[in-house]
Amino acid sequence: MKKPSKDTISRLALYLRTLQELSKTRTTTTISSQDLARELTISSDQLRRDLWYFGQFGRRGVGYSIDSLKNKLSQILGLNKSWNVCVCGAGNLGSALLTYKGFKEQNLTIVACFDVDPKKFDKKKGGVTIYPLEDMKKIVKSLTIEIAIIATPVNAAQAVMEQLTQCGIKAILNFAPITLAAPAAVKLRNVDLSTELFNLTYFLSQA
Amino acid sequence: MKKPSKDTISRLALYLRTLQELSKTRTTTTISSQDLARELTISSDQLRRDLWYFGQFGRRGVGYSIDSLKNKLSQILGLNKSWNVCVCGAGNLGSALLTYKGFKEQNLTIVACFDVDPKKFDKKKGGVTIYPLEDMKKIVKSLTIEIAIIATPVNAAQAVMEQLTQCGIKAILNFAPITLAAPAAVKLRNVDLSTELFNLTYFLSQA
DNA sequence: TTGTGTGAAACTTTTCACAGCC
DNA sequence: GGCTGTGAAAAGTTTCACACAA
Repeated sequence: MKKPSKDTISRLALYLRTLQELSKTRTTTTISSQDLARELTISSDQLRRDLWYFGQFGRRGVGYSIDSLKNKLSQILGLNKSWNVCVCGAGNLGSALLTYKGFKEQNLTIVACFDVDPKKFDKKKGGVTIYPLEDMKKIVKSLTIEIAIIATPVNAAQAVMEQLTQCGIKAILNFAPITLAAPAAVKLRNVDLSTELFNLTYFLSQA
Repeated sequence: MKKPSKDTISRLALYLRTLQELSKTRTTTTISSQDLARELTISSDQLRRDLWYFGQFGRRGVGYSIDSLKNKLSQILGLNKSWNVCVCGAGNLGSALLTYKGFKEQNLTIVACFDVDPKKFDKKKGGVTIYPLEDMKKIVKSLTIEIAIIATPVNAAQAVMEQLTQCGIKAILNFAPITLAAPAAVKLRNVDLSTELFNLTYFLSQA
């Protein structure tokens, strides 16, 4: 069996989100690949191919059971267990993440925030305590944190990333607009707001 | 000549960001595709191929002039002119975006914010005035806004998107975790924080 | 008849490899 | 010798199309 691409995994996450949304309003308990794909403006072929990497979840002539597909996708994405997340950087973006709804219902819980500013220590934002960076190792261990979000200024990001990996963190979501050098064993994903906007300015100047 | 993929455009944005960073510290005025690619942990082949779609910018045996490549990339991405951006939704995420540094130096300026909450009207955040949604058409026209960011709750996002397109907005960056239905002439990009994290939980459960 | 699962074809993107200029 | 620009090969992804199960 071949292994799925990064894009396939991103789409699985979208399928799950859409199913969760649909199951609130839908009366039927099943859905066809075509109906689900239409919600996402992709082809039903692609949806079926994405699922194909992981097994057979539907019934010919019928479609997919919404509940069972939701469960299966959750399991594939590792969401059948809960994950503790920390945020590094309690600035505007970091603070917004601390109060962001919609993580918790996905089995993702932000349990700690780290910052360098002593004025913020032991304060809470969105119910999450802000700790000094020095306490990272201790807190990561005691709260069993496995995922980190970097929301620091650019100049601090690389050092924070190294500190995180020394604490044994294997998965990092980076919002700082800089290319970080991470060990191969660490999964690093980047979200760069300027870069996202550049795709739009490119499009606008073409048209 | 063939046309570049979406991924190529995203990488061009990264090349530009990296060159801007490098030009602060570098003493040489030129850089080879290999040196620049190493910064981004991609292959030099890919970098050269990405540029190939747009012309010939380097000199054999020498490399690329950092300044001239920066200029050329800016031009390709449409950043040789400045763009006015609005943010819809003055919640935590929206507010963080209003104060986000690093747009301005890229010729992107957030010039307005829209919200439904009358308590916020006419207040300023990060130097940006918050207007009622009803004033969108007027403000978009008078401030010549061409790009919008949606940072509203899920249930408001589709309506706001429609209002934006009615105002003539052709490029939208959406942070609400929902698949929006946009007219074909509108370029819509999505940033979904949960989905980004799901890629990480998938990776962690594989390992 | 409906709609999945999946080989095979078509298309896209990346990598290879090298001619040609500095 | 160093490094770009670019055809051609390789690898990867999407779409087609249809056998087969409900």
